[in-house]
Amino acid sequence: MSTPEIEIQAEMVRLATALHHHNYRYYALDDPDITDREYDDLLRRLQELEERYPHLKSADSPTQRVGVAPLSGFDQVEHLQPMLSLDNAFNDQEVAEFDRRARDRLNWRQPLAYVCEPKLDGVAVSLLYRDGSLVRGATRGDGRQGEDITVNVRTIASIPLRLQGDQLPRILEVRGEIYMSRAGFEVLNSSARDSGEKTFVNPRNAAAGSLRQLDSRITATRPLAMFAYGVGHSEGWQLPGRHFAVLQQLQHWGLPINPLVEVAEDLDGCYDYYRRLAERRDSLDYDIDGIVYKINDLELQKRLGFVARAPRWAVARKFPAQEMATELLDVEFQVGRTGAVTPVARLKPVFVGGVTVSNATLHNRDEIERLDVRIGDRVIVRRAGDVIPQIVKVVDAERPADARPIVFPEHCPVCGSPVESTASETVQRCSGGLVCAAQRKQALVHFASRKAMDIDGLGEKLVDQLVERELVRSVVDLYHLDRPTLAALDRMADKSAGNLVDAIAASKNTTFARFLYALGIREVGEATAAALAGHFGSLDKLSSASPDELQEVDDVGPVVAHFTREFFDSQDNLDVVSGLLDAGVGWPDPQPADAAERPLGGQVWVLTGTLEAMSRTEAKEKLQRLGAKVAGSVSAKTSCVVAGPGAGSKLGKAAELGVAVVDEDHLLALLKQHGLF
DNA sequence: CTACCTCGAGCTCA
DNA sequence: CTCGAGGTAG
Repeated sequence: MSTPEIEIQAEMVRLATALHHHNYRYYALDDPDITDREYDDLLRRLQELEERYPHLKSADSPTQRVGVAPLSGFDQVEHLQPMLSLDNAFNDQEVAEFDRRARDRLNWRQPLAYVCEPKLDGVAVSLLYRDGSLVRGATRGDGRQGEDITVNVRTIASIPLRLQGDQLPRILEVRGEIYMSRAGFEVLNSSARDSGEKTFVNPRNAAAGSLRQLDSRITATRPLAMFAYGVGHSEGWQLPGRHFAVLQQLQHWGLPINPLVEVAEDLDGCYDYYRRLAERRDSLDYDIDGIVYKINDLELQKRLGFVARAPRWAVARKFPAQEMATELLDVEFQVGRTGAVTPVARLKPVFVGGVTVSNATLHNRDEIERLDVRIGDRVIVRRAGDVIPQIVKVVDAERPADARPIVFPEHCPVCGSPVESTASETVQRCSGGLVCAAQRKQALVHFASRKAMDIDGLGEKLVDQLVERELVRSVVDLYHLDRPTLAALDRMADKSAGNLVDAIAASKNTTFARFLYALGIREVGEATAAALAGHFGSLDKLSSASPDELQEVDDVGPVVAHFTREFFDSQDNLDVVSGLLDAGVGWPDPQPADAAERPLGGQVWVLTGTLEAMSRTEAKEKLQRLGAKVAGSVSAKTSCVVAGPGAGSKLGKAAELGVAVVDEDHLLALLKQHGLF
């Protein structure tokens, strides 16, 4: 007779509790009370028991640190509270202005106290703890929705799987930054070099790349760490009155807090902190790109609230952007979708701000004159984080004798049409319009892009070929391409050609807003297109609207009205529009999303294997008409999998996740029921 | 903008 | 194995 399960379970709980505790001592307190060897022994013992008694394994077991079987993709998750970005300040004065605005708004005469902390250059993360257990980790995403990276986050040793202490909040959403230490980065890269694998270019990219692994067992081998810096949504605890006290509380629960965090009693303290940290920056074991100042008093934070995308109670003081000298090898002139001619500097590659810069925009003619830059010059290149690299100035003393002046072209480098400039703008434009191959290419790329007609598989390289071989002149021609024609292109064979033909056909079913955006009317972006489509409802009404009528739409001013009117006044454009409609491009009449019309609303379906009665594309369209989203891979979010003969791994994945699986007959019955078959 | 991960498909060579 | 495309992050 074996040991009663109840005793096994008791031992597993003891082991897990001990491991959580030792983790806490090690990572939160930096004061371990057992050796690494002893820790490993405990972990191994727990792993053995979990293997033998998998049903007794706890959801937040410390053994998950080694990773789990690969995912088929990351699910989207909604943040309990949006993850905002911060306003930037680049010098003391801008910090002072921030402080002034905050105090004016609060009517606050005394100095404000700020929590000062290093701004780590890593990847932002949201950690959700329910009753003390880590139940979810998510990336920032667009701030509202991010990706579910729970299994990867669980492998990060400094992130507690269970919070320590009693009286834990029912819900606690912790915000933090996941990063890779410089030492860890060096070790990782040198072992990658030894085994001939490719190395990462900087610690931030190494951290981001590690988190994007679908196989968390790989993530587990990466030296990642985290510092928590705040709380998003929380329930079931008494929030302290100061931000600094919140951080201390997080630390007591076992979350790692950066040891350099301090409270500054006033602005001078903030400036001082900045200078002290700037001095230590290079000797830290992690990259930072600035300081974050947060008003310490949470009541005041609450009163200040938020602007569109950032809190009014915090600001990021950025370190000066990094600069390096390099050589200007050449200047090329690129022509964009609207004909704008942009000079692009080709530089001798230089490593600055964590990446290799070999191109930089020179914006326009004025910028070239302002810099007085010549080809062959030694130039200073600046790059800060996500900021686009720029040429700051020329090193005059090092100008070579044979430096060549940059001649801004009078004629378009692509089509030879005259380049024109108008009084109202600094940019120069190619006047060729659709005569210009560069403008046509860009128009096609834009038309096919995801937010426009969403033609899967039609990228820049393919567009280049289509235009250069004169297979496509305007977007209308896309709809008359056939499989053999496409299959003759480079890197296209029968399979790809078929997929592209299907994707182009599928794009015919669109929405008015997407169609409008796809046309590429100047100044009409995604949001404006949606506003125009919503307001007018039909192409006829929109195309016949006067500028005044156009301006009745929210956020449409004289400029948008002018360009929209101008677009529909051109016979060439009207021909394109009618050509598209003739080719079968269309959209449903606007009607409120009626629940009865969307029986599969909110559901995610996946097609796998071969369908006999219709093509996959058709099935996809029909399911979408019923309101379902059709995804390419099975995840926990999947509502139903339609499996035809020859279905492969997706079926196994569905079984593993307990997702419903139906056959084609079932799908056909469903479609018949709604008159779609 | 640059870097990274993932996928499907084409190319190449055994 | 390599390429192109699509997607994500800062």
